[in-house]
Amino acid sequence: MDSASGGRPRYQQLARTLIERIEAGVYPVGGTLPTEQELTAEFGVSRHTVREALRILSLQRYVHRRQGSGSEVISAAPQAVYRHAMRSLSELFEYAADTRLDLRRVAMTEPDAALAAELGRMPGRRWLMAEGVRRARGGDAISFTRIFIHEEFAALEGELGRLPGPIYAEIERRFGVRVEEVAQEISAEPFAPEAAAALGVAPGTMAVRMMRRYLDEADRPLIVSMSWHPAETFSYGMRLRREDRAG
Amino acid sequence: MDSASGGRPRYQQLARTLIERIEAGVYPVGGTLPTEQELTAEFGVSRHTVREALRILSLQRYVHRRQGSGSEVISAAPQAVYRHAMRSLSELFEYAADTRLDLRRVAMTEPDAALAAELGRMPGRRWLMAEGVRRARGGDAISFTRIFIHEEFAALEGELGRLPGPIYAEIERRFGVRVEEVAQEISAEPFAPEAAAALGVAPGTMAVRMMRRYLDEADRPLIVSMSWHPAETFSYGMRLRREDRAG
DNA sequence: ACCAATTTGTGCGTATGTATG
DNA sequence: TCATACATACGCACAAATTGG
Repeated sequence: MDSASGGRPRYQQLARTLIERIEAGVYPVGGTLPTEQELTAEFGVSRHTVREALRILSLQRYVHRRQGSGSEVISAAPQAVYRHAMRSLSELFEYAADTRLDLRRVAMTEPDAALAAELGRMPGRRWLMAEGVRRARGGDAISFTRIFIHEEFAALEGELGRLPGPIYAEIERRFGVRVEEVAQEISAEPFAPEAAAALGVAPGTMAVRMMRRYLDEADRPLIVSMSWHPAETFSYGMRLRREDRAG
Repeated sequence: MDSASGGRPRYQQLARTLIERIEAGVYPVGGTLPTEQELTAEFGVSRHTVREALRILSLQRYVHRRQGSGSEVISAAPQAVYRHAMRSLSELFEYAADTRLDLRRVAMTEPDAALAAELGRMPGRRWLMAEGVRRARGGDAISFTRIFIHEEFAALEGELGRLPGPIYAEIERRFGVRVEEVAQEISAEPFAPEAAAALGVAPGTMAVRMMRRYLDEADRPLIVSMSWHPAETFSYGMRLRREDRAG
C-alpha cells in the first residue's frame, strides 16, 4: 500500500492508533470506544477492517466488547503474563523420551553443609543419592547426572534402575505427592574428576550444570537433580508465550 | 439455527468438529488440515466461516497457519500446564534493571547464510545490528552482547544508545507491534577473539551463549539478541509452576 | 410489557495481495 | 515461472443483545 504507513496491514495500523489513544486518555478507561460505524467513517476503512482491529484490542484486553452495548475500555496498560510452552514436566528434558540413565551408584548420603544449602532449606537430613551417566539411545553419553531423593521416598532404592518413566512421576504415583513447582538453575563449571572419568572426557573440561529442584506445595524439595553436560555439545531451548484470553 | 447442532454459531460448531478430528487422529500431528477451500466445500459454509473456525484452532494452539503453506497440526492436546513465574519479559534478565549496555558499534548488516538461519526464517533481509558490553552498575562487565533488529525498525538506529528501557519495549511502543513469544536457547562455546578482547578476558575462555528470538504473532522474529557470558560467573535461574486447570 | 433504535455478532460473496513450494 | 493457499480488504444482509422510551 502506501510506504508512509509502514507497510503493515491497515487493521494493525488502526489497532495501534486506537491503543495509542487509549493510553493517551483520549478514550478513558470506563468509557466506550466509538462505534464500528463511526470508526469506519473516521478512518475510511471497511467494517471488516475495523473489526479486525477491535479484535486485537479485545485479545490484548484493552477493551471488552458486548453485543448491543459497545466496546468498553477496561485498561490503559494491560499486563502481560508469559507462559512456558510446555505440556509436561518431562519436556524439561527435551530428550528425556529418547534417553536412559545408567546408574553406577545408589546410596543413602548425608550431605555436608554446602551441598545441603544447595539442595534446599530442609533440615540436615539424609537423601537417597543416585548417580550415573545419561545416554542417548545409541549409547552416546549426554551428561553425568546425580539425583538426590528425599529420604521419605527411600523405598524406591531398589527400583531406581528399572523405572519405566521419570523418577518424579513414579514418586507422584506411589506416594501421592505432587510436584507443584520446579526451580531450575543453569551455570557452568569444570567437570569434577570422577564425572570427567565417567563420561570419558579430559579432566578439566568445561561443563554446563543444570540443577532442578522439584518442589511440593510448601516449596519443600522432593527431588533435586544435577546434570553436568560437556559444554561443547550442550544446548537448551525453551519458548515463552504471551497469554491471552482463549476463545 | 437447528436445535440438533446446539444453537451455537456455525464457526464454533466447525471448530469443535475439527478439534475432535485432531484429537481422534483423523488429522495427525505433523500433518496439515484440509485447505480453506476444501473445508468450505465439505461443510457447505463460506470461507469467512471456515476462517473464523480456524482462528479458534490457531488461538488454542492446535494448528499453526502459514500463508501459502497450509494449517499444520502442531498438537492434539494443547493445554500448557506449567507456568513460568514471570510477570514481564524484562524478568528474563533478572539483572536487567541494574545493568546498562555500552554500545560500541551500530550498523546495518546483511547476515550470511549461517547467521540468517539462526536469526529465523525471514527472507535474506538486512538487520540493524548493535553490539557492545553489558555492565553492572559498578562497571563490571557481564556479557558481550549482539542484538539484531529487523530492518522494519531501523529508525531506532540513532537512539539505541539512550533508550530508557529494553529495546523490545521501545519497539512495541513506537511501532505498535507485540512480542507474542520468546524463544530462548542456551549453549556454550569459546569466546570469539573480539568478544574476549571487549570483555577483557583471555582468548579462548569458555562462554555461555544465550540467544533469544523475540517473535510476533506469526512467529516472525522482531529482535534477536545473543549474549556471551564468561562461563565461570554465569548463572541463570527460573521457576515453573504447575497450573490448576478447572477443566 | 412492549417497541424502536442502536450496536455488536454471524454469515455470505467477491477481489486482490503475498508467501510457499 | 507458475499454481496453490492463506492474508487482507471491500461490500451486503440479517440476527441477537442492549438501551431507552
